Amino acid sequence: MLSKKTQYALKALGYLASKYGQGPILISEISQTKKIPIKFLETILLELKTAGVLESKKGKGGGYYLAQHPKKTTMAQAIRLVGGPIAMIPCVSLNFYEKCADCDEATCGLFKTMKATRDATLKILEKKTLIELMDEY
Amino acid sequence: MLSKKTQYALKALGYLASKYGQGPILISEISQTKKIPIKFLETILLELKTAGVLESKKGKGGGYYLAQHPKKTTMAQAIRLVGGPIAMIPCVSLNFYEKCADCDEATCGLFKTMKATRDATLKILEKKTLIELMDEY
DNA sequence: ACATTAGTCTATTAAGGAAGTAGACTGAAT
DNA sequence: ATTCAGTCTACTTCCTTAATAGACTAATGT
Repeated sequence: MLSKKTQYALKALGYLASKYGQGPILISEISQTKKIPIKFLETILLELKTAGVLESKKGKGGGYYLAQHPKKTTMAQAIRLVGGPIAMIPCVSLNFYEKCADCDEATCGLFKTMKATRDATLKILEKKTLIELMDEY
Repeated sequence: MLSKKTQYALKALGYLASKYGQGPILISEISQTKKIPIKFLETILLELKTAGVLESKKGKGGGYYLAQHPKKTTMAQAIRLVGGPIAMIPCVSLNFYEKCADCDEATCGLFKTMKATRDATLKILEKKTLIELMDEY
């Protein structure tokens, strides 16, 4: 399960994708449209900015906007940025790898299965971009 | 990410699968072999028994064993029993469905993507059984 | 220059779940 | 009767998630 934070981040990114090229979008506008607690959303957007996915402008006429075209950011990247691992178990994670305490990866049955699952998931999430995250209307 | 509890459960099931047909296996044996805190393991095994996956025998010569042949239990079933949802987001979960607060599933971009991911994951987890969970040796 | 707007930073907190522990109880075998 | 081994009840500790408050900083328009 993705955390609320990750879900909020994805929704916000989808919204900003749909507004791409239209200048800065207010936090409050995203908050209201997507029903995300504004203070919580602030920290999330800031994090996405630090990660380089978003850029911002302060003051009047300010707001947040995508740093690059929505098709350039994949779902896999977006999830990892705020939500951490995509894999179901640390020892098969590409970006958040941690060795299992006890088991030997060469023989561990759980390892093999989880790896297969991860591959299937990644195959999708690395193909989908923020374009697909936009709502239809 | 699967919880420790779920990981322990899967490891224990894999071990019991490898001992299938050999009578009851001691909790302490599973605990030692798989490096799982014994008291925590107790509660997990009990839960699996209540769910019907395991059976047990008390007293001398007692222990836990699979209720049916390992090929009869899929990974998807096992994970759901102790770990809850497999989907990344509640609104695309088959067994733990919850409606999104705000979004319309017909138009939500996140919904579509997450559904595709869930399908890919399930396709694997419903094919794999406890047989694949056994360690090679 | 100054007021307003809007993002940035620090800090704190409430709630809940994950992980693990302790000890008494019950049923089965010899 | 004794021992073995699972069962049950009740905690405790810790960490993460989710959220809030309020002061600070930068940009804009007049």
